[in-house]
Amino acid sequence: MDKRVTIQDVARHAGVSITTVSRFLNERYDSMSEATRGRIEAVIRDLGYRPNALAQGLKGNRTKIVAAVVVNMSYPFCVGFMRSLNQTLSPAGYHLFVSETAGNPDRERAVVQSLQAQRVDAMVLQTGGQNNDLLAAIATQMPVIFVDRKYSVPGVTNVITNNREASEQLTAHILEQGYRRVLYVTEEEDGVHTRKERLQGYLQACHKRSIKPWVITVDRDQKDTFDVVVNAVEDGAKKEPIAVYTGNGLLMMRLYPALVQLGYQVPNQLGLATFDQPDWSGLVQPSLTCVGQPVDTMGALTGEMLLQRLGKPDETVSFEVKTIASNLVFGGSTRLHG
Amino acid sequence: MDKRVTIQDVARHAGVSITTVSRFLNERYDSMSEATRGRIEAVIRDLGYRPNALAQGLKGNRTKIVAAVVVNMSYPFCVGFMRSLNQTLSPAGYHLFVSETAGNPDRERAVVQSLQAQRVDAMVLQTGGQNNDLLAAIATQMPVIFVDRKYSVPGVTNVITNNREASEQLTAHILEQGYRRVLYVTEEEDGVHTRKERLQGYLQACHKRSIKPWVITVDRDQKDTFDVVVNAVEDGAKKEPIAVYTGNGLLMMRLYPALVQLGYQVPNQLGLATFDQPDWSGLVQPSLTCVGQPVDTMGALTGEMLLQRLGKPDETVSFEVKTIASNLVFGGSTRLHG
DNA sequence: CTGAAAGCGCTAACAA
DNA sequence: TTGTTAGCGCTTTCAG
Repeated sequence: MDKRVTIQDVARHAGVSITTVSRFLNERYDSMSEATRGRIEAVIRDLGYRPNALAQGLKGNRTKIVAAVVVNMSYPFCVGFMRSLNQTLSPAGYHLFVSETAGNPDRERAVVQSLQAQRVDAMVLQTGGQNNDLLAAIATQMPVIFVDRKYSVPGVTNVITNNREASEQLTAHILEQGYRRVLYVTEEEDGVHTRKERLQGYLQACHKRSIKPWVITVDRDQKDTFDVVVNAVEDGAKKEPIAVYTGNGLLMMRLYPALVQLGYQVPNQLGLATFDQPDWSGLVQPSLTCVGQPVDTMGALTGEMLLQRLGKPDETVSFEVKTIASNLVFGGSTRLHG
Repeated sequence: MDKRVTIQDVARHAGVSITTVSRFLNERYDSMSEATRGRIEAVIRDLGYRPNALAQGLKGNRTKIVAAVVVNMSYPFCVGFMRSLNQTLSPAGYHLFVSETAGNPDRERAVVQSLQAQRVDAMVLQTGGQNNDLLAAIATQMPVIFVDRKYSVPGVTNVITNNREASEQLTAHILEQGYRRVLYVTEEEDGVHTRKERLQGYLQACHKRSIKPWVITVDRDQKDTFDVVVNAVEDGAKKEPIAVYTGNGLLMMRLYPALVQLGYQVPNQLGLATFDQPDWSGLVQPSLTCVGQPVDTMGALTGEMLLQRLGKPDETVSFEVKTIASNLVFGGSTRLHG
């Protein structure tokens, strides 16, 4: 492994002090002669010198690193969000750390502490809410933003989508099409804000129309819990058109083949809809009614807020919630005629 | 923003020197008394002290950061790979940087140089091959691994899949089913190793069976180039069963709705297959024949190789290629009977 | 216009 | 068993 070029080397080759080189690096060109500037420039190019970000960070107390902590980076929400976040941060010279928690509070805590040790400049988390004490403390040291899931923590800003309203609108849409009942499929709430909100939206829509709610909770790790749904649909759709609405795209992905297998006609006997907008929603026939989350906007907004706060480090944010509306996509899978 | 706790603070509160605290941090417990150890432990816990990774890195010349540079992190290949990579690196205390190049050589160069300045401990790249000079230089300073795309650069290891063989096998499979011709849809080669290899596999399979190759090149940024494919299929499938085989999953995703729209029966009049295994391949009817890339294995292998090399920094690797076999999935979309 | 020197938080000889 | 000291590569007063 080669030795790396340092500011010392540059200074020596250019015949100046390291101070002057440092000035050059920080673009204080007016406090040096043309000749000096040119010489340093040339030496840096020749030597392929790049200032050591560690040393700069240690001195300046910043790293130009922003950390994103998500449950699972393969979830479409996370991928899209991180991309968009990265695209707004990257031009400003920030690097993106990505870590996964798998929804495990202990892992989350360990990850966060490790990021703290790395002296990241800011954190963005899709948290489970079990480490809010720790995160509140961290929020006094750097900008912290929660995305997707909302928790009231002092100093932490939330960037979320209108889960409840969108869910209510989607449910309302389905019912207005004439489906007699809507089966809502969700996962154990477990303190996850989105699950609660989406369920409540569904319940509210049912309530307003005096429709009896019908909810089944599944566990993605237990295949047989999905069978319960399939059996329920098989019975329920016999006598009248019903619809199945899943609380997230992964559930629909798991459920879809089995539901289609039942042989009911979609959308005339069986309506289908899901929260999230899976990339395949337009590929199946008929296309799937769904709720597209504004991940790009959320990522961009998060990035912009961070850049702003990183620009003026001494501003404290007490508590703020940014809600961005989801986008309902009415596909053929809920187009009931008759 | 609060002041952060330093090793100084811990030393003062514990009534010892910072050296002793440092020893504690590095688990050299045998060179201190039980009492001291206990006291330091308590102080660290009380103060919520975490050692500054920047300072440690500056001293030790390592950052515990591995950088992944990909074309687009939303590509299924990248997501899966990065997850798997992260899962093997994370337990060893490594953090993952993620950057995108959008396939732009200049951006790639800028990103790589910036990562170099950040003093990452290793780089994993899905490169376009235009910065191999720079990367060769970097490979003398740290482990560098190319994934997905192969380039011969001294000191750089390649982790790839058997694109050519898999492509040939897939094409052979389709032809053996009895489709008279296979239309191969690809993108401009542009020096991208995978595109070349997959095409060659296709050509070879055709050649062996004396079938005239039929290739159309599309551009994902130009919608009308896809129309060319659709028109060709419309004509071609009139008289005899043909198949369409796309060089990657994104192409099939774009093409699929339009092809289905044509009204030909899949698989009897029109066969469909793609490289990559899109998450929706099992959701459409009939299920899509495809080539699953071993992204998990590739990520894990890459991570393990890195950990090994990071463990013993002075070993030089001349040039190595690890090829991992893809997994062919024969779905209903190419099941031609008759 | 330029440089010397202190120090960011930590590690590792070298002493005691 | 513990402490003193010299840096790692950089930025920033403060003095010329």
